[in-house]
Amino acid sequence: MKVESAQNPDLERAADMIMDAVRKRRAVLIVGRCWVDYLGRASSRLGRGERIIMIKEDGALLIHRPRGYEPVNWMPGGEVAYHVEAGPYQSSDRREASGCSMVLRIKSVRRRPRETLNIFFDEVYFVSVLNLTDHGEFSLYASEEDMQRAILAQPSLIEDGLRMISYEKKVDPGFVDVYGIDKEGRIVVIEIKRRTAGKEAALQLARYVESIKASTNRDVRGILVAPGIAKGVQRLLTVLGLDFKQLDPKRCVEVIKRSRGDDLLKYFR
Amino acid sequence: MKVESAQNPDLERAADMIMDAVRKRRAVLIVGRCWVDYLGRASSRLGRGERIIMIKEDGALLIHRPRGYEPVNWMPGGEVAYHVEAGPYQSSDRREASGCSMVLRIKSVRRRPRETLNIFFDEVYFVSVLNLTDHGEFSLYASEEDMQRAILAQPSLIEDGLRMISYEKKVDPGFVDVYGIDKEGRIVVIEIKRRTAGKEAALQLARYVESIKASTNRDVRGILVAPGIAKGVQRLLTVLGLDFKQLDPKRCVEVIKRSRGDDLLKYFR
DNA sequence: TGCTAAATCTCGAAC
DNA sequence: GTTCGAGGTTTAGCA
Repeated sequence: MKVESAQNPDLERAADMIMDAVRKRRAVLIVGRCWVDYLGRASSRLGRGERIIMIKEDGALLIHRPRGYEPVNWMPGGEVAYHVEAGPYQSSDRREASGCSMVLRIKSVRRRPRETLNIFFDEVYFVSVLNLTDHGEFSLYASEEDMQRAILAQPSLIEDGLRMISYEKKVDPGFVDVYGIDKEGRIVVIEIKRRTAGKEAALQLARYVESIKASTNRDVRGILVAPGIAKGVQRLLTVLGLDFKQLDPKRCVEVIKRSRGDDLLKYFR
Repeated sequence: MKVESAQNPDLERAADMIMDAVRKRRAVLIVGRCWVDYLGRASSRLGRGERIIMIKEDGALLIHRPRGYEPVNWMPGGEVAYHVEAGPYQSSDRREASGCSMVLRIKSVRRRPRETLNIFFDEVYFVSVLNLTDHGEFSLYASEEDMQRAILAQPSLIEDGLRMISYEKKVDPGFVDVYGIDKEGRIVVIEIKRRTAGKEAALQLARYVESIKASTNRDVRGILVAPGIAKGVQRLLTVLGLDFKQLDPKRCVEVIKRSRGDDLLKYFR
């Protein structure tokens, strides 16, 4: 069975299912009325309400409210210890449980950083223990690295006559994404941004260029490569003596994938 | 009913439940075997596998693999449009569905930024439609703002004789967290970090101090306040002529909460 | 609406 | 182990 569920289990039954699932390293879904305390890198308190709790095979825990992308409380997976128990209400369960005599407690602890998450339920509407198999491959395209690869494979994306020399070369202030030699023989430093570049990108590139200039007698140019630049950044680039080259990440994907004839786009419209 | 579930529903039934839930703005949990395409700020592809899908009341969608804190694919809540349907396998459903003739499709689209998420199921193990009520209050303590408040309430946390003047005063390069006058009458600029401060914090503070110095004839000191400093930052501070004051965010919480006699810590050990 | 800084950021890679 | 940087970052606070 992929899924073992219980509707409106009593708190002991829910505790048994959850404990068992955590021990067997199975994912669990819990829907119930709970309140939550967190202490670790910060501290937080969440009043009573109905939420979805997900515990994953590696111990990762997520508490989701009915709205929003982010969990309200969580515990990252890895070295996490769990204590699950149902028992009579205690003073340490906080004053949230008004009329209830029984409480289900899930305590999740990790060290380094030391963090503790306490969840208290007075109602559990639903528990589901999952036995999932997932070996699917995940690929993310059009990353900054893909843009690098595309430029190295086809430097004319930037300008004619450009020859690439290296990439991600370390220099004093940080990293140069790509650099090469232009048709005039000048060193070209390229800073790549996958998204609209802001002034930070321009300033970073300026630092790179200065750093290279300090170690050579040759002319050094800086080119900011991005799908676009934020307002006012062109002026900053001009002041700094830098160039901008518009380049779409999706075009880079096409350059990389062209040989495969892989038309990813046809699945969308 | 808080929860309406179906075990191993056929794909049409699952589609009906999900469509209905989305229309009624109810949260849904889906467990099934699926593959996923995303196109928007980047592009991604996820091969077939068993996962947990959560759609929330505001349209937020999360696809969780059996491990890890983060969803593998997602759609933030807000202005998201959904199309849900079950139907015969089509070529646009990609080659993942090997032996299956029917496919359940969930398509999620948002504009600005334009993003499309396509989920294809060939098996649905479980669907649950939730009717949740959650008005619980969430409080996060020991934020940077809490540290500000604590210092303003009790400047001796930094040093004796310090008087606070203002906080979050805007200056040229960004913001001053807090500033005041020390017992020698010098202006004191305080940069607060809730976590171990790195060199960026020191450099930012140096910029603040320079900015203040430029607009006054008085002596100006800079103090970096944080629970700790990263290795090598003390040397940088010395070079820059800045001070460091160790301050624990939890102590700030105590200062703020003291009057209430609120002992948050007793719930943990 | 757009930008900036913080996050219990998480995650992975490099040192 | 620690540090550093990227992320489909998200989110909140403002100009």
